[in-house]
Amino acid sequence: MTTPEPTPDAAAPDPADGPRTPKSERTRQQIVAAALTLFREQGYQGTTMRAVAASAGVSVGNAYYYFSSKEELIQGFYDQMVTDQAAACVELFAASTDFASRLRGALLAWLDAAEPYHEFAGRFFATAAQPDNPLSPFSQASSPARDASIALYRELIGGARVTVGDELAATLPELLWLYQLGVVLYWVHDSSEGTARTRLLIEHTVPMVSRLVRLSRLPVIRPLSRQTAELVGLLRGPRAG
Amino acid sequence: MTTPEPTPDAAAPDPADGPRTPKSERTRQQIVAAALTLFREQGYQGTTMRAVAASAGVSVGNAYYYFSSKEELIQGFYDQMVTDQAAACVELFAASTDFASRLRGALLAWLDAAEPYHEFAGRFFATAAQPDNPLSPFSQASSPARDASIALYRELIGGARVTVGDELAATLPELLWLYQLGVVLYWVHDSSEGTARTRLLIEHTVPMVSRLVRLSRLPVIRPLSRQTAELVGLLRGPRAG
DNA sequence: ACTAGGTTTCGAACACGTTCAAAACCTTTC
DNA sequence: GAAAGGTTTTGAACGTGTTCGAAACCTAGT
Repeated sequence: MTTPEPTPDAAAPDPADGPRTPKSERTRQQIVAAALTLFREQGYQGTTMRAVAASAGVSVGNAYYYFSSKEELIQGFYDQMVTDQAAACVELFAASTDFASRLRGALLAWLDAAEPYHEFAGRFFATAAQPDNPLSPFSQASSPARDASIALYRELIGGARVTVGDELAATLPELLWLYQLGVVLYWVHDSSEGTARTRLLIEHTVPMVSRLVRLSRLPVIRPLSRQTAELVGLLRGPRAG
Repeated sequence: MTTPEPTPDAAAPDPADGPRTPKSERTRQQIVAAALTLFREQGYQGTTMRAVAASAGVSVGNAYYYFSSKEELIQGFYDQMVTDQAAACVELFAASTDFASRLRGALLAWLDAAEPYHEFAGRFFATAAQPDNPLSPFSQASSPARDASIALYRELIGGARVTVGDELAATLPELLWLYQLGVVLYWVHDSSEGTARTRLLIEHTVPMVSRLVRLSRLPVIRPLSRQTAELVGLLRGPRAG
């Protein structure tokens, strides 16, 4: 891979990198816990940094010592999603080798993990959608989470009894991740009871995706598969000039 | 429809509805003009409401009398995009009946119209991505712009010499609009010289879309086409419970 | 001309995200 | 234990989006 990792700031005094002392780690946790609770109870906008700090028993300035902005407090939620989904998938992947079931399960697992935060997830993904924002799913900062997610999909495919065409094999995990991104985008806007519409979307699209994957080896479709793979490679990462 | 439209405030004294007096309309224009200029020069974040007001020669409070938030000042830009694109397409559609050319031209027209605002478009689309935001492309408030855009694509198809399968005919304009939304999303994140990567994306995907449309009538693909159309109908508008 | 009722304009005041210089605290070294 | 040097914590202060009550302005009716 030629990914131009730009030397990740070795000597940065950022307390976000790793826990220096146990105590500071505890403070950090208090703050993020207070924040997530308040976000759930009052929504993102309704929660002030003063309230977060007070609820965590620290000063405002201290909260900013650990998190450089209000938005950054959300990374905690973000990380949680990915790990929760992965955890749920371990069991799931052991239980079935059917591609569609695995895909469906993985998406539903994400949904379950995200449910409690639905209200403020809108605010989150919106700001995350900003190009320069470190929370953007495409950004350098969230590449660990992204890579983990893509790896999950690679495993999903690997353990399923489907034969993917050569052209698409390498790219499919990334494509499925993009597909998930689309589902999430829909979910964010979904205000139906129990996010029923998103579930509907999943129930309907999983078979379609599954069918597409199978079709991708068909002679008439093959050129499309190849072009798709090429494209993803070509455009990977719009932010890099 | 059971959409619980909460009686759209018939007697609302909102000056946004229509121009009451010529003078007030002039003031409104001054403000939006000043805002767009400053946005271009200083970026969105770099522009304060105080600066906008001062540059328009009015008070801060007055600016808020016309626009209920800083974000709302952006609707002007939004509207401009759609009309500019439509204008460019009149000529274009007269010139060619080839589906791919027309599609490519329409997308490039949008790109040209949007180019000067690329920097702050990120901020715009990000906040617009928020579910409850009136600037959201799915919201009630921007349904005129959306409908206009979809109509443009309907015309694009209508005047092209392609035969679209029955299952997809009614839904295709909406699908193309979604496709454009995807391109825009990519563009927003594209910081390459002259947004070259977005142009690359267009050059590569237009033939693919074109091919897909042609393939959609194939017996093996037909079920997929039908499912797609069904899905769009089923899920249209995630915000309505 | 004067008044009444609506529309438009004003700018001080407010709330909240964020910054910063100084203090408190902790660990290590002598 | 005292000093030195780093880490953590504090809260007052700042900038900016937004609100609000009051003033200025306009139009129509008498």
